[in-house]
Amino acid sequence: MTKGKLNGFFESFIKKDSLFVKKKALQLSYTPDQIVHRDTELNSVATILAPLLKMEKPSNLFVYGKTGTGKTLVVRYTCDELMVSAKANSIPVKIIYINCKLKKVADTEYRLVAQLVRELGRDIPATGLPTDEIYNFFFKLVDIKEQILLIVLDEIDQLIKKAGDEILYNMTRINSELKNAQISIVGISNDLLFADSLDPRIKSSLSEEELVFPPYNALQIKDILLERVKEAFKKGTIKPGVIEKCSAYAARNHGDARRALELLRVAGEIAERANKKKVELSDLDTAEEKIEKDKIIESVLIQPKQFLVVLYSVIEACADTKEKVFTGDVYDNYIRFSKESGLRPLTQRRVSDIICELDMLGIINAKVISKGRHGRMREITLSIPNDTKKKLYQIIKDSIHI
DNA sequence: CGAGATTCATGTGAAGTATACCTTTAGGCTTAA
DNA sequence: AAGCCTAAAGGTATACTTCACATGAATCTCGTA
Repeated sequence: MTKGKLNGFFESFIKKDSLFVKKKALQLSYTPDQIVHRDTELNSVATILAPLLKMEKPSNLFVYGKTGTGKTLVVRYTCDELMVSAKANSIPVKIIYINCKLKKVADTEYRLVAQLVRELGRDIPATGLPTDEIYNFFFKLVDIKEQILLIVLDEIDQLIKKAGDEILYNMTRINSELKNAQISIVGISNDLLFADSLDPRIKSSLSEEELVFPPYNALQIKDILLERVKEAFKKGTIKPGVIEKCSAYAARNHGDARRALELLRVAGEIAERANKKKVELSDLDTAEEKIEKDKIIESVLIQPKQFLVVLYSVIEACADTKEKVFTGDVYDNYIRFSKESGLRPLTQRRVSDIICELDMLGIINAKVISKGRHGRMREITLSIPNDTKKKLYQIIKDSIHI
């Protein structure tokens, strides 16, 4: 390649002035200084957790609400503020935030406790130790001094679904074995019905306090967007109507503010890349598609190879017979493809489980049906748009070398 | 014609296996007194 | 003799396999109207 071929591109990239001032403000992890329309919730959480500052154990708290209703934001914000106060008055408080959804981080009991120990500043191997040994590490680290530990478990429903509710039982029991320190748990769940599936004993001890976050309405989302746009974008880079459309769209989607923010950010990026001076309405539509597609593709590509081959087989089978396919067809395809790509074929039993997990990820839709004399099987449909499907097909094809 | 038996193709639970990784421990080697 | 390194022993978590049994409606069977 000729040297300097891209130089011009980079130069103009630097010179090109951005639509954004502070893109960070639109990112999900960003905690703004001002939280709008969540005053009551903020107050409740603060009231419940405040005893922390007097070295009393706060009640365990359970927070419910659909995605993008500000649960994580409010809890994190409160925790940050608490830490500031605690530090100022040198109160021994430690807050650990863990997102249980992240695969390979906290989706089993062992991994969760290991992660807790890591947060306390000690490295723990990913495998090889007995689980109760890990608990011991945890005890020792927590109990070395008098302190209060607040454990925030985000998306806790995912963890319980995968690993059972014994974890929570153990967690609530820990306190009685600690001499110096005390532990409180804050659980955050997207699933409103989650608590019903818990063992009543666990439920009562874990959710001493409960808080439900209602969805935002369109007006509220608009306010939130305005607040963030002020920080993130340069003045006058948003055409009138864009924010309104964005918030209306999000309000339709169960008041999901997270989506609205993402939509706006991606729309901004698209406009910027197209060298536009302003974000237009049409950018929103493009952004919506792109987000949808990216989200699916991203969630698929972090899966293990075997999952990809199974999914590939599903797509292939769908292409043949249109729409509905059954386990048998998929498995036949799977055997073929796994051989072609040099992977050791898994048994039908395992593939069955993988199909089930793909279903849980929302990429496919698998329903067990009985066809009478013709047996029982899963009826599988792809739950992704057509062009996403094609792109995904291509990407998987490349990544598993078929 | 209809109630009950049969059947198919796979779902599903339990238990076992393979793999990768961990700590402990004992033995051998090196080093320094 | 003390200290360090290494390899074996004994243990665990996780992903997967094997085995065995469960499912549930279309289909078959057969007694009855």
